[in-house]
Amino acid sequence: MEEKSKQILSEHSVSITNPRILVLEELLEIKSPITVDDLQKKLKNKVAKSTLYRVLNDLKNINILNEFTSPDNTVVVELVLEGDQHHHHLFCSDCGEIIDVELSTNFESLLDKEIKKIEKKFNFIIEDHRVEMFGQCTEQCKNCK
Amino acid sequence: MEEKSKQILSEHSVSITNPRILVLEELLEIKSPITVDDLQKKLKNKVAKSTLYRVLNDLKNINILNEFTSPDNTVVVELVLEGDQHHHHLFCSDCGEIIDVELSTNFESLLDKEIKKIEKKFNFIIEDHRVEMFGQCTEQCKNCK
DNA sequence: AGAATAAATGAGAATTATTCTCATTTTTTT
DNA sequence: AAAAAAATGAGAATAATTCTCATTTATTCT
Repeated sequence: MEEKSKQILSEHSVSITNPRILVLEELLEIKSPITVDDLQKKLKNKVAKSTLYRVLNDLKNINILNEFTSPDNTVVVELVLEGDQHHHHLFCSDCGEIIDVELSTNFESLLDKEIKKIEKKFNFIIEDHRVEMFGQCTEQCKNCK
Repeated sequence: MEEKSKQILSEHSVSITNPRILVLEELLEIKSPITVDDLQKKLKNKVAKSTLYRVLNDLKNINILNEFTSPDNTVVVELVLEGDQHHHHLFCSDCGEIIDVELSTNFESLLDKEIKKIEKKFNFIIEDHRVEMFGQCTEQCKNCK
């Protein structure tokens, strides 16, 4: 993972530093959305708080970090590398888990059509969209059991 | 609007107080999403900051306030009264405007079907969903001109 | 490789958004 | 109208994020 992290940084002409490698390694490892707070805990004593925020901003700037909020407005980040599948999110209000969800290609194309209509109607250029789903996991999920 | 506000509070068995009336009047008036900060400015000198947050929480508790975040993670609120049409949001990254958008009923029913698939696949009960769209208004919108 | 330059880091201070505390005021109940 | 309960205002406390600046690390230029 360290090699991969270095590669990512170099591909985006971002200088290769230890904190950046550590953050990337962690994000590559977990491979799913995580709150900044949880990420901070995982990197405890390895990366300063201020540096973590700076590194996250760096990753945002090179467009490989997706940032959004959970239903309780906590900031969540997730690494999105070029070539990664377009996906959406499912939030469990019981355990807080956030799951990556891919919708059918058929549905996505219908959504694109719907979005074209909205663009016309409101005279907008729409570059991106998100579908978020909220509910509860009924079975034991990672955190629930 | 004052009468309407009082009616809303009484219908939800929430005691009728001046700050609550003022906040509701303002939300009824603007009738579209607004950041807490902007709302605070509009109510300047009429409702204390701490009270505004409390009142917003009260409205959330009786399920007539929708709360979400803009792309820059600023908290946005919007009054949603029973009977109001289900809708989604379109965000302009130029001027920050947030527009209520209704999608076609046909599309919504396809989305519901897609969500049922997700429920099965992940063994979830999904209670709510949101479609968010991000882009720029190409014409003059409220704030742009 | 080594010196010079530029950029990034750590620690904590500053800032911002939100919640909390508590004495006072307002609303509701009786 | 009095008593009890609930809400408010002002500012303190807390939490999340950004900023500052002296030091360290990385990159560039011989």
